[in-house]
Amino acid sequence: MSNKFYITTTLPYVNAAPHIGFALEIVQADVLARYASLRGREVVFNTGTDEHGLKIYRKAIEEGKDPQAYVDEYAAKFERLKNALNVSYTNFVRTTDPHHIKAAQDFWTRCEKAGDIYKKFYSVKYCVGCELEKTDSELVEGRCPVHPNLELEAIEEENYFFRFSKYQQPLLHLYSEHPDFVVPDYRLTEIKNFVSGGLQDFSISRLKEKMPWGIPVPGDDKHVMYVWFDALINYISTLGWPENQKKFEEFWGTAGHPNALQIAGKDNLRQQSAIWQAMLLSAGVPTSRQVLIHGFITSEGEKMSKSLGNVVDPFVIVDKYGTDALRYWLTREMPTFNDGDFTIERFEESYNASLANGLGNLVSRIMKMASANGVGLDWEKADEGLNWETEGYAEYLETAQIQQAAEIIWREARKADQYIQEKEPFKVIKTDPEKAKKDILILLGELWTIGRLLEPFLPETSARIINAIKDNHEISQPLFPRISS
RNA sequence: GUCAGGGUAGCUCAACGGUGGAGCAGCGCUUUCAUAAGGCGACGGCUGUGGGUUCGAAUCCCACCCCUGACACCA
Repeated sequence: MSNKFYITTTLPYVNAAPHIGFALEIVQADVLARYASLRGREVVFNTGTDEHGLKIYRKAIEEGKDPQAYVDEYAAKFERLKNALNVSYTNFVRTTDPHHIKAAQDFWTRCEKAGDIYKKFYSVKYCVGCELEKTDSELVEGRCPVHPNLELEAIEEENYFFRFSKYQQPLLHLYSEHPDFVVPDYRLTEIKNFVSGGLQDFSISRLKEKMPWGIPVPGDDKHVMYVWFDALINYISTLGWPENQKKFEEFWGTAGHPNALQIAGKDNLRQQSAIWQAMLLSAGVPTSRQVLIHGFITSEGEKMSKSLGNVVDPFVIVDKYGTDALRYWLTREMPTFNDGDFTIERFEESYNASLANGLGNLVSRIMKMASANGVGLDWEKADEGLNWETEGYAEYLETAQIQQAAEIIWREARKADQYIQEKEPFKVIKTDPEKAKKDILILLGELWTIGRLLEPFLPETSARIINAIKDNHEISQPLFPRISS
């Protein structure tokens, strides 16, 4: 295993406030990144913002702002997530960064040299009522759903196309060479089926006169790149590609030793595991090592939507319950790869059961017994007895089974509660203090393990536990105050 | 419509050919170190429906019903 660890989230598009779905993605990535770092690997953890394209351009114009000023505001909002969720990303790339723009143009030139970019007339459907171009998926029975009485017009436009079709076999080869290229496996099956069904070339540019908010196509000032062609390139531009080849290869990897881990939602499966990989192959850049696909968070059993009024705002949850409470829910309650449902009732229920009554209370009772009886752990040596393999914890995190790994920690906490009940050191201390102190020491060691294993998941809580053990003080403020209803 | 995944205790899920399990919630008993927390226990399921294979099926096969996702230019 390489000593360098690279993980990247997808870049959220900045036309709306940060969504809880993205909070899930970035927290999952954070758990894996923090774990890698704990185990001594050098980590690049990348995230950022996707800032080009028609939707942003329109929104900026609507608000009477310069597009750059508009995206500056939004990029700042996304950086607030770093504090709210306590995520440890090392790189924050904005697709309007000059270096990214240069890298995207360089990438384009390489694909062009490979013979994979060509010009073609392309017919777009246009609704005169909306004054907008429409894609097939937006149409209902071949008509604009807003103006079903109007005929759609066909507009011919010359665009640059990417020769995606050329990469059908190379992609299928990639998937069969690396059966864990996409995790979970049923997502790999899904993408295999898609690619096997045949690939069509697609448009990767827009006419500048219609939509100027994009990266200029090298050598043709009439076109800008279509937004996601440029956005995907952030995963490598963030590493200093193409200038900094050394750092790039260390973290991104090489053709023989791919090292890049990507994480994305199920709606991004195709972009990440097929389109982006084909682009890399075209430009002669190594492919990723693995793409992790997570599910969606529903709310009250429904898709979140403004009209239903069931949108869960991560900032609101954090303000009310705390950062680690949300991180707990996202990592232990939420299935790592499948959809999960959020309701405030169940959130509070699991908070009380596992954080207040479970973990928090356990820390209080052990620290009280330890400090009251002067039993301290030789913490400088405590890590020697720390077993990362506890119940498969390390194995789970190395295979991104985040929920399973979290489960181990709470199982250990339960065992500690049972141990207290069985040994009753609080009672035995009156009759056989030596024996009781021995048990309290064992409990402190177990609490140390719990605190350490907790670090990737709930970094702040982990630090509070570790510090309490180091200073041997009782817990004055509960780690997680119980929520009473 | 086609393809994929799924329908198991009130809820979230595990068992994937051999006597249906866990956590949470609710119920009973119980300890006092602790955040009125902890521990123990009982209750709780014709495993979507109907057939079939088998000594034996939640587990394999067929049909049907229901849910979810994908079926390309949405970022």
